Amino acid sequence: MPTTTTPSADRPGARVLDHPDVTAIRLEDVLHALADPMRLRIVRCLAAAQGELSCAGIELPVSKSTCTHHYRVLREHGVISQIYRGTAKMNVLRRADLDALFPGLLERVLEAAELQDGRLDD
Amino acid sequence: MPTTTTPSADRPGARVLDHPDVTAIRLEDVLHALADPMRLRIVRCLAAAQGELSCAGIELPVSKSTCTHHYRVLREHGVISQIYRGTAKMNVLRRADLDALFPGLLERVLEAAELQDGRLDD
DNA sequence: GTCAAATTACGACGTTCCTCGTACAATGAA
DNA sequence: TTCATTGTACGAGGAACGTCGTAATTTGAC
Repeated sequence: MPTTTTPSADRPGARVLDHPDVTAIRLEDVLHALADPMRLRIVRCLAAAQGELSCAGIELPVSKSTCTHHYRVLREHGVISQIYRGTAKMNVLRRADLDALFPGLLERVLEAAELQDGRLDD
Repeated sequence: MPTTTTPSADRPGARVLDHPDVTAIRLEDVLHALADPMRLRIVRCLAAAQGELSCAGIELPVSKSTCTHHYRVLREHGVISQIYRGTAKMNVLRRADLDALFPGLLERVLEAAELQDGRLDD
């Protein structure tokens, strides 16, 4: 019988992933997670999607193993949560948790990213 | 005759440091700069100081060379500006520049750091 | 001119990071 | 069962990072 954790898997027997408890999320880690271009891109997509997105659902100019790596960093640092759904792995932003810990921070980062985009490609 | 740059040095002949132009400051770099505990500490001190502070004015549990390193990262990534004043080197947050590029971001980070502090040492 | 204070330059060391390719595992559909 | 899809594990390479100590530099004061 499988161990179940927080982001309750769809169906019993499903593979389950470790997520840091809300109280274990640290600001430095979140900033570090967001500081990478690929990861920031993922976070922006998830924010725009207003829901869950599979890993394959976000196009990135890096190999699959590298994608896996970045998603894991985001999860382990408390920025996203992931659950398996069939052969896919779905990703969601931990907006509520992040907002509770660092009010407004994520929103500002997303906004800043938008602004920078507009600024850079004129 | 000396080359002068943006943060005009106190007196002619003073050593001058390179600072990125406002338009060259990138979000990922700023986040990366803030993601290090020592650097976040420096930034918080500067924010609290409401003005300039010498490098020696901020106590850090690392060697002097490491301090130099961190201040340089902050400057090169556009977070602070530095000028020499006598034998000291003064540091100031580039609040206006950062706010113009990424409205509210710095404030939220500082606030988040405060909140986390309160939360961690109960 | 000498001296102390503040900071840097340089080189080094070990760690973490981002990236990849290949081989493997889990799932659902035919 | 077989197969295609999706993602992982593992190992590796190279770059960047955080840290240090020592020697050198700049400056202001004596």
